[in-house]
Amino acid sequence: MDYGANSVWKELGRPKSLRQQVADQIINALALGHLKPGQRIVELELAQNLGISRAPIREALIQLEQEGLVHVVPYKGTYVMDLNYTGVWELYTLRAVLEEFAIRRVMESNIRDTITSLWDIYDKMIEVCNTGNKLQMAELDSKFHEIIVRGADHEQLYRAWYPLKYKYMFYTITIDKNYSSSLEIVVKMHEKLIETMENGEVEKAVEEIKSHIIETGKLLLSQVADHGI
Amino acid sequence: MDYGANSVWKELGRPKSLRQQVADQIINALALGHLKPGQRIVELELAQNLGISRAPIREALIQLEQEGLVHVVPYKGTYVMDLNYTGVWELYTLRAVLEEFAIRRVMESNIRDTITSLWDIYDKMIEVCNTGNKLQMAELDSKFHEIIVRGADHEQLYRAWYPLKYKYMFYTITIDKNYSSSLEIVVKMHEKLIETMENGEVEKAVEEIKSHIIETGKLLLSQVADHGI
DNA sequence: TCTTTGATGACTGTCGACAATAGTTATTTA
DNA sequence: TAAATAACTATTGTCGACAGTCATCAAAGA
Repeated sequence: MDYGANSVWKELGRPKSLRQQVADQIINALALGHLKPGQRIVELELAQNLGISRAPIREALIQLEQEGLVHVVPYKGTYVMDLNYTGVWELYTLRAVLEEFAIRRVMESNIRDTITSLWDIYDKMIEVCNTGNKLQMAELDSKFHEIIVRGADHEQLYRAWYPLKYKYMFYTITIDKNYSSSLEIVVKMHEKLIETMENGEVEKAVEEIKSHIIETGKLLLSQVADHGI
Repeated sequence: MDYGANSVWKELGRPKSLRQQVADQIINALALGHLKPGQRIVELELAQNLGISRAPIREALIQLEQEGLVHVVPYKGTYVMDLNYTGVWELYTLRAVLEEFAIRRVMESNIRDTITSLWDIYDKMIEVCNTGNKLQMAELDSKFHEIIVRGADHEQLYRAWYPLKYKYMFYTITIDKNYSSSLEIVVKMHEKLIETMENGEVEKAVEEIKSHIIETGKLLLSQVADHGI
């Protein structure tokens, strides 16, 4: 794989630790599908590609391990996370639980700003929908849900949800070969959800976001059944 | 604070990385209340206390940061997590959500083994209840709930729940001055919950575990109101 | 042929030293 | 005196080197 030699150094004005820059790079490589599930990451190799020493690399990998994005085996090596069918499905069932909680809290309090932000994302989705760029759509979808979770104003919830974001984005990119075929449906689901929220229909909103998440998960996993994970 | 000089070296037969040993030590110190919220952790000091270099210390701290147990500020330092009233309350509301999901899954499938394990913990609780050892009771309580979450057989759920365990144990030890006064009540709640599970009453079990968690949280936070956090 | 043993190479784990940064105190300057 | 600036100190961030561990493969023995 190619991270681009020394690319971490661009725009190095403020003292952002190399560790964080490396972690961001790896997350990016993951989200863009430049790293494959189960693939080994060799510290020295990565360090040389980035033109830095191994210490910040190791620290970045440990950070990512806690987020579940890589798996560090003592004295053996670091591997890109590798979820099986069940593991991917878990991402969606857990998201359904967390986001149900999130949307209840949002609708109890913080609804105005949240809805404004959601419409913003929605507008961008409409644009991207035409281009058919599935990577951009995955990012927007992820942002959409992140807004809801952040809107819940519950730090522990956000911390629990956050790692799921990268994982499901990763698998969306990695697995889904025909995402474009369902872009319109997904956009419609989001539109409907915002409207329900605007109408203040809590229980309906809960059902919609849950079924939206579960449907998305099933859609993704149907690709697996067709093409293998 | 005193971690005991070179104490990480005892029983060093198998190649368990120093990083993990250090992380375990710190977690232990947290759970035992040897570290106070907001307290600074100086790498070199800790390294010298343990008789090792800073590298594994740093890596352990980064690992713990991702679990939310410490807060690493770039170029400034590492601080023991410091939750305010709201933050502690969040631990319990999120736990209620996660453990509701967990218990539903347990009761759908894995109930036999889980209940056996729960009764085991319950028996130990009875014993400890008489001694009034609040640290042991907090550990047993934590184990009790961990069994339920693990019984759900849902790795992503467990990963989301796991960091909460240390946090609420930490604050239980740190905050609660009169835990012993309510030991019996807590034990009774657990007994009732197991019986409900045995009877297969899903919705009742859900309500019980939710109210059990929420009540425990309220109880803890009432101490805060009295004595400050 | 199959297992065991022992070298070899590649990689991870740990270390001590140095560089970079933030906070503090001392010094200059108006 | 008070503000700005310049050392100084404590601590974190990064580096290169070395030690420890694992996997591989060849040689030896059954």
